[in-house]
Amino acid sequence: MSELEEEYQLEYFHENGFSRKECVECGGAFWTRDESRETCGEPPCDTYEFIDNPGFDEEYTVSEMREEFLSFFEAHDHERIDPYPVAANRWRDDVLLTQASIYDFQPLVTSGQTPPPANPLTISQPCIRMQDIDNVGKTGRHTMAFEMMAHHAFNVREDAEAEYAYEGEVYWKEETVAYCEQLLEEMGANLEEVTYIEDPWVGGGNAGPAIEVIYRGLELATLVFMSMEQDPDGEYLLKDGNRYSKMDTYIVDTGYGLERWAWVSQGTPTVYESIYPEMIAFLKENAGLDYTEDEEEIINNAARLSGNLDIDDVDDVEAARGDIAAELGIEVERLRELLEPLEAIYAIADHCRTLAYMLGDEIVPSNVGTGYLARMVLRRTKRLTDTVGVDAPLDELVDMQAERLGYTNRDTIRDVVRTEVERYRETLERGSRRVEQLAEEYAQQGEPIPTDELVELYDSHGIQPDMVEEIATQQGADVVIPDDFYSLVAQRHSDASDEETAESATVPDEFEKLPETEKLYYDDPSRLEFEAMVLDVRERAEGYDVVLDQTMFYPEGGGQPADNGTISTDEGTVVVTDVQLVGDVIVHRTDDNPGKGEFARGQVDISRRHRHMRHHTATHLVGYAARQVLGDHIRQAGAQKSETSARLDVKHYESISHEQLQHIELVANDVVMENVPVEQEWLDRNDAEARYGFDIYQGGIPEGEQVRLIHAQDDTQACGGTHVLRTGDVGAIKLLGTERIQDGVVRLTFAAGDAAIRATQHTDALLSETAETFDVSPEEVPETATRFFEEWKDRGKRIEALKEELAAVRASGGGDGEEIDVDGTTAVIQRLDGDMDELRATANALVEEGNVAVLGSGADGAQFVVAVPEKTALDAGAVVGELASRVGGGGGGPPDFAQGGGPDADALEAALDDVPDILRRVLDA
RNA sequence: GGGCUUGUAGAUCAGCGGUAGAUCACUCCCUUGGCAUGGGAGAGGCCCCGGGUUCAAAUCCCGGCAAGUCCA
Repeated sequence: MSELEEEYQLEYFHENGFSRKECVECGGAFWTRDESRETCGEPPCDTYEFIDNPGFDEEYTVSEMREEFLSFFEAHDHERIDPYPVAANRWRDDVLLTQASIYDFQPLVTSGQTPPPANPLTISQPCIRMQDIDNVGKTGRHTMAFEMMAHHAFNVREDAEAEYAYEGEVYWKEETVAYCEQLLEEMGANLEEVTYIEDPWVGGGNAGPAIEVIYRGLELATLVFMSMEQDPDGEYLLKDGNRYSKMDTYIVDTGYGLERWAWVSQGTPTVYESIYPEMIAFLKENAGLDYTEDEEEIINNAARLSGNLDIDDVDDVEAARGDIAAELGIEVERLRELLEPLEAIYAIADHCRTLAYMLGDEIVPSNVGTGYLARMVLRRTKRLTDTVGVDAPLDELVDMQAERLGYTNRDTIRDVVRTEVERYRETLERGSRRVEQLAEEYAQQGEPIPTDELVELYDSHGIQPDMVEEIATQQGADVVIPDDFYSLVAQRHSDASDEETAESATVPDEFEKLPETEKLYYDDPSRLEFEAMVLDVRERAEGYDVVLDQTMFYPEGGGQPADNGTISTDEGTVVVTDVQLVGDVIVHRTDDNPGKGEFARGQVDISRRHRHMRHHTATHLVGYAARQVLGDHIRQAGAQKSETSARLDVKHYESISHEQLQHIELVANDVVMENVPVEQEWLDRNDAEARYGFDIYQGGIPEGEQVRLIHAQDDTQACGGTHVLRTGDVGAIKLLGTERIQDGVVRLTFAAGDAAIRATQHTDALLSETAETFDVSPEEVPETATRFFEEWKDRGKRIEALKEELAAVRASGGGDGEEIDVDGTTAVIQRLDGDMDELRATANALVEEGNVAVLGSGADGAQFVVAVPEKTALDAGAVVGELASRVGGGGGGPPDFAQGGGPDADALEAALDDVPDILRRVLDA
């Protein structure tokens, strides 16, 4: 039925008495040894047959099972490979987390650009799939963290071998299925019960035939034969609606679920009990979950029943709950009561394992990237432990898993969990204060809290709607959480339409046919003169692009700017202003045409290059020092060098203090003073990774089979930049400052060599200038500044007080103000050219004595204050409005105290003269 | 990488164009044998920073800094 049907006609099946059948339930094609079999074996067509009925000869824990698997394939000529980090963004930038073993080899190995670390190989790769997060604990079989055991073989068609980094065929479908059967047989599985379902695989632009291996209702493995790529003209139309064609490479990509193999060997009611039985026991006891024998039986039966149902997500669980309760002859509510705490405990165990993997691989919780995912999981776990009543600290729970998984950085993990829990506590505290306030407000109005507010609380303040409900209920406010709450949140985000970022203009491939430029700058970075042939010259809008057969000019890359300099021929000298790497060709931008085919001498601008080299080496040293001071999780998030300074962005979970900054500076300069050699080394990529780990890719992941490593002291990084020969050549490193770029990323700015001296001189100058202004020595500046600031504040207060006094004197002394009678009250009309504060104070003092005050000032434009005692029915605002309009401005305020003004100070006197009229008019109005 | 929210007294927050406020904490006085407490008085603010709009900005607009949060 599938396009790939013939792909499944394996000799192995035919020789071993298999027959191909179509499932009477779902219609899917499958292979089986059992002549009488009619169904494919996978739920819902069949049911779980292994619960309380283990499928293998012996029971295995996950670590025993992992060892069985790996040693089986080792015994069959596969090399065992250490697992990669779960943070897949360490070696690829298209995904955040490792979700399958093949992720380890994408994209460079699968595309054939880089050889695999071994061929064939076997591995047990920890994976995290966040998609399943809601199902965990509830379905009995979903986990967020799991290990994908696998064996891989990388093959290439013989006629195309030359273009790829591996050669020939290692093995393909026949052997893959044979290995699977052999392994199952060794474990003691009954091969009669195993079915192989034809299920073509499509994903990420690749595709191929694939086989699901089902045993007693459980999918134990998927055997994928990746051999096609998306191609609009391809001959195969696959299930995703796209066309595909065969590739030159074909890769065996298998996935054996470690946890499922352990599960089937143990036959426990859920997969969780077979993965971490001791943790579940601990959590149950800690949460005070204690079941009678009857209850225990209900739980086990419910697990068995739900295993037999087609449950793929939480909604199904809820729907199935009623059926299960009915079958067990108990109330749904009773069942829910029994199961929910247990489900939470399963989820906690799984989430803690997920966190152990993430934090163990040095992911730092933050609000971006993998850090955000870690934070999400942690907070979710914390909520679960709180609701189910587990009172053990979260760091202890995560540590239990970290210990089981053999991580050595357990102290750091606990530290990170503790600070993160504390952070969450603060967020919740802030949040609940906010909710309480809102709830009170809406409770008073007798209205429910609107959905807008709920979305706002969640989106901007991280408060879950159910938490709002809990708090609001206490305050007597109603809350209705809409079913589509999370899609409302999503809507809020999609409003700002995702603009397509224009791809950077692709460089014309006109240089493609030119030979690779020989890079002389790696040979001896101190040499700056060279000879070369001018291979090609292109005229550009501004200047010329020049290609040489070899060059010492460093092209922009790795955060290091391009070299400048000159290229000379017998005809003359041209100036190089920019250098770029286009494919394998280095292109020099010049101000004039040196002449194609000419023999040329290149001269690199020495001081510019040297500054770049010092800053580049300094960047490595600062990164190294930051790692020493702040912890092993420090990882580069970006870097940029220039002649005068450099900056290094690193991942860190808090702002860097001034003390830490100084400490980093000292450590970095220690390495400078030790004057150790800075060595470069070209190494096979897989060797480099094996020896130094993925941390060498601080500045990004280079292409190619070989990587260039830069060693300085204990620091090793893959780097294409130019470096000084010894750390002492950096001269000195001055850290200029630190700022937080975003949560989880801190920027360190620094200068090296003469730039460091200049930077120091600059701050020195600032200090002496300040000292001069204060007329004190630099040592006394901080103290003096403090004193001045204090005195300045005191004087402000003193002036305030004096203005009050002055106002009182003015008001009581009669002054030179004009007094008229308005409706039985005395109105004082006076001009005093003070600021607004004085006017206000004087007006207040006049009102104190029972007078109406109409004051004008010409100190800054024209300003008025009108104040009226309580008993007088005169609208001060109206008076001020009238006055202000005469000086070209406006004004207003409460009826007893109004202020206003305008720019036209010349009209002030005339306006004041009219006050009696205005007062009478306003009073009559 | 993008969105949203918030920066006001030591702490928690109100005020949202028109005289900077509340509660707790703090200081002093009174009540008491002492404590819990009660009564009274007081001190404490570059309203995050820099621009702009306005007669007038803590308040509105723009930029920066700092913090929080949701998403990819």
